[in-house]
Formats: sequence, C-alpha cells, structure tokens
Amino acid sequence: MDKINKKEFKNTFIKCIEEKGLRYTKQREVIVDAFFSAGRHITSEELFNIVKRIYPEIGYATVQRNLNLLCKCSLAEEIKIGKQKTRYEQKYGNTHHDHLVCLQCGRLIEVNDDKIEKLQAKLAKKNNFTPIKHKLEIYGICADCKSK
Amino acid sequence: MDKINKKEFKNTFIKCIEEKGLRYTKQREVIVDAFFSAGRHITSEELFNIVKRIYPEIGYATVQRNLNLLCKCSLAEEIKIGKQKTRYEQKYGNTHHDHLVCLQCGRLIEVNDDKIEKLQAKLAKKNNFTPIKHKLEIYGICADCKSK
DNA sequence: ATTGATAATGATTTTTATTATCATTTAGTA
DNA sequence: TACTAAATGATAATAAAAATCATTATCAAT
Ligand SMILES: [Mn+2]
Ligand SMILES: [Mn+2]
Ligand SMILES: [Zn+2]
Ligand SMILES: [Zn+2]
Repeated sequence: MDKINKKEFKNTFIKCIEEKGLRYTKQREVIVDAFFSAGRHITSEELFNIVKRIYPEIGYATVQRNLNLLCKCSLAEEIKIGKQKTRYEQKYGNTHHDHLVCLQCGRLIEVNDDKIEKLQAKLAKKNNFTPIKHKLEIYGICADCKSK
Repeated sequence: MDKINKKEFKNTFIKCIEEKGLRYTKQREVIVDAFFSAGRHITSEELFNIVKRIYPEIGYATVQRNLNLLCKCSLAEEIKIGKQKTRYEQKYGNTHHDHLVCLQCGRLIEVNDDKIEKLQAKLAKKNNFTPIKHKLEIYGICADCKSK
C-alpha cells in the first residue's frame, strides 16, 4: 500500500515535471522519494539532512527549489507556524485538514470538522467573498503535555 | 468618543509601562498616539513613516521595539499573513475576530462567527487539547475585486 | 552515439524582516 | 541637582528564503 502510493506520488511528480517541460534528475528522484517517506510537516533543512545521507553531493538550494516545485505540482504545501521555519505538508492523497498546535512541544495534530468547513463557506458567502483556501490553527496545550 | 478611547488606550499603555518599571518617553507617546490613530493592520514600517513626520529624529528600532512592547501590554497583536511583513492589530476595546484575506488586493476583512468559535472549542476538547488562541484566515477574492 | 540547446545543480551571495549591540542620552527619583 | 538604569538611534547581526552564476547534465534531434 505504501509502495503503491509512493509510486503514484512519484509518477504525479514526473508527470507534472514533463508538463512543465522540465527535466527529471537523479536529485529530484532522491528528493521526492525522501519527501514521501519522511512523513508530515518536514522542514527543508530536515529533508536536506535526510537526502544528504543518500546523495551527499546534494546542495541545500536544490532541496529548497524542489520543495517549491513540489508545491507548484500540488504535491506539497507550505505550513507557516509563527516564526518557525516553513514546514512542508505532503498533499497527494491527503484530504484537507487543519492543525492543533501545541505551544509546549510544538506538535501538530491534524483535525477536520465538516461543520466548521461549511460555516466558513457560509461566512465567506455572507461577505460576498469567494473563498479559495483557508487556514485554521488552534494553539494550546496537547493531551501529552498536559499529562506530564 | 474617539478621543476618550485614545485617552484610555494611552493610559493603559502608561499603566503597563509603570507596572513593568519602565519609562514613558516622548517617543513612546508619539508612537502610541500614531498607532492608535493609524487604524488597523499596520506594519512597523508604515508606522515608522507616520511617526517620522511628527518626530523626525525617531529611529526604526524604537518603533519596532515599542510595537513589541504594545503587544506585551496586550494593546497590539501580531498578524502574520503568508510572507508579508508582520502587521499589528490594535487590540484594546476590540473583540476577537478572524480575517478574510483578499489574494488580489490584500485587504483584510474582519469577521466573526460564534458558531465557528464554539465548534472550535468543541473540536479541541474532543482531542483533549486545551485551546489558548486560534487563527482562522480565509483566503480568496473580495467583493470589490470581483466587481472590477 | 553525438551534438547542442537549455534546464538543473551547487556554491555563494543577496535580500528582507527582525532582533541584538552599544555608545550616548534621558527619565525618574532621592 | 545628581545618580542610576532604561531608552534611544545608528548600526551590525541573524536567519530564512530567494537570486545569481559558472558548471554540469538532460534529452530531443540528428
Ligand atoms: Mn498536517
Ligand atoms: Mn483585524
Ligand atoms: Zn504538546
Ligand atoms: Zn480584494
């Protein structure tokens, strides 16, 4: 299951690259691989450190650039929390969700609430505003941190 | 009405400064005045340019520092939208609200929805998460931009 | 397989927002 | 008035992300 998804993820990236008339390089393969496997909410620096182990000659700029490219291909999405470094969310096959942000340990808990989503649409409509995307973050203390 | 509010705003600042054992300077008076009058969602640079007209010797760092101080006094609040410079919201006497962010003209439209607020609290509770604050931004196209 | 156009890379510099530093000035008070 | 510590303003430092640029690599056409 994981393998199939990874394959799909990579193929989507390759397809997007081709559509844009760009080139699929060894670096891009390593980066997209590592990004898919690394799990959610990774920073460019973290990804760089992972990729370096597999491809030591890689440059930081290449990782950054390709995270941006993944975003343009709708395979990644930037998450900006406060003053932290930008994190990148893996998007393919993941439905939209919002985050609870623990102010103590930094954890991001993924949540979704259909009612809230619907009310947001309604709120936008009431203001004659055409919504495109939204961001809901609830900051507080997570269950784990409370029990310590 | 405006004048009374301004007085209250300034007095709150002065009180906060005294409580912290800090000093009320000419610069602070000019900054708090200008900040109150400038309206919502101002950047430090914008405020600096306003303050400079009244007090040309002022330094940028002083304006920045005092916006931070206003935040500590709960009279201002940082708003970070995407990659933009931090904006500062005037807080005293303003109830909590969220923003619709126009992707075309950059306008911030202030909104509030009690149902959404309540559902957020519920959502946090369901995750055994203690909410402290939250941020809801809906990005899209505002009424004005659509009618052009 | 070779070539050539051009995209990609990696090292480095630049940019930009914010914070820190520090010599000097100033506020508050004793 | 004089003293002490905070505040200021000029400047430097920091840090994340983007831009630059010489070199390398990809890939389509031959
Ligand atoms: Mn997530
Ligand atoms: Mn506002
Ligand atoms: Zn936590
Ligand atoms: Zn607009």
